[in-house]
Amino acid sequence: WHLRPVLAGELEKNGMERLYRQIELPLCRVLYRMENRGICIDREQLRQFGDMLSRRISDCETLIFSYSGGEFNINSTRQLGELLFEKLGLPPVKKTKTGYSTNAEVLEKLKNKHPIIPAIMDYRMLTKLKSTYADGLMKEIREDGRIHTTFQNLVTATGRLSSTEPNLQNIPVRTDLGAEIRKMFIPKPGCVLVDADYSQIELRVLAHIAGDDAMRKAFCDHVDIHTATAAQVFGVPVEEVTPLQRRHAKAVNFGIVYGISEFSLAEDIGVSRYEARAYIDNYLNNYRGVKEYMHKVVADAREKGYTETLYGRRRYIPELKSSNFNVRSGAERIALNTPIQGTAADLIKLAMIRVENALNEKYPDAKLLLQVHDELIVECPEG
DNA sequence: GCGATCAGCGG
DNA sequence: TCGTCGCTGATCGCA
Repeated sequence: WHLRPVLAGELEKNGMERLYRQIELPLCRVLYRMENRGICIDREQLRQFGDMLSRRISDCETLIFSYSGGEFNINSTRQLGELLFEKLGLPPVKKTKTGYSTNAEVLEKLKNKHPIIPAIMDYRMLTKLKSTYADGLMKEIREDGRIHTTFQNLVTATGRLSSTEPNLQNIPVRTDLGAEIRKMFIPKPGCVLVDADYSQIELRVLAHIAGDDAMRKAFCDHVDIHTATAAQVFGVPVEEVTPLQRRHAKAVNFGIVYGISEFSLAEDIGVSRYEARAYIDNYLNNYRGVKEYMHKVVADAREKGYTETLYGRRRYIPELKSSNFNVRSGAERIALNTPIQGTAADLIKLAMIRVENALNEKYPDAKLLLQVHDELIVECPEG
């Protein structure tokens, strides 16, 4: 209680009273309830899936050892690196601090050079699903047959939530086999799970706070934003955007939202650093509002020492004054990205409070269970 | 048992 | 040279 007046003063001084009283504090109760409710998982299905993975992992091991000419620990990056780049003489693509890199990107580049590589890629995928998800989730099932995560509201730099023990915000969905895990989260009898997600919330937030007319129009016209971006960037009509152009435009949008660099963008879409730079420049010349906003938000943050969201959540970024180019560039991306991602986080937190209250009021048997950054999962009675 | 390192999952 | 964040699991070297 000695701290209370000091911290209350800090809140007020920094203009975060409203953020605290209208969002963070009421959210605590919502998170507490969500954690207590937990979500049901099909234990038997999960067990069967784990057994299937075990069999496939075993087959994979046999195949890998037939190519390696002996057994070794495939999970050991050091042993794997020695096998691939010394014994088998494959060309090392990338190095880590301590040795050869053997990550997915490296394996992707080597996959046609030796039949052991695709087997290792399969092995990695299968063991990931088995250890982190099939086994990992099984350990977290409580007596009530449900999994109770813990939401952390104080660990991220942007204001997002995180989820631990277990992390229910990174359940696989992008691959078919991975998506099987997600299907094992089930409603309790007589209920259905309703999954409501925002469509492109970060880009909508960007369009709003940057006041970019072209981007706002794209959203108002309900056109696919990546296609619209491609049309802008490549100077073609929307109907003539190719799948490749859309993919590249999507990567640029992704880069803006997550604050990645032109190097990352180049890696992601497989073009040179200079082409990636050209994409970004082209993007900013078409979304002029975004370009102006970028300069303004970075200059503003450099001056004040922090950047902030629509609701006044701050992130201090002293690195903006660094003399190291990479450190400074990283800080500038953070200054741009934090208001976007952080405002989206503010908005969904506000939505959670309202959804929780509205459900309690009108549909008391419907329960908010999970939040995954831009989606809410509700368990509600059928019909 | 603990921390550092590498890897890979999601949004 | 340079590659979001937060989480978890496996390995490895250390105590």
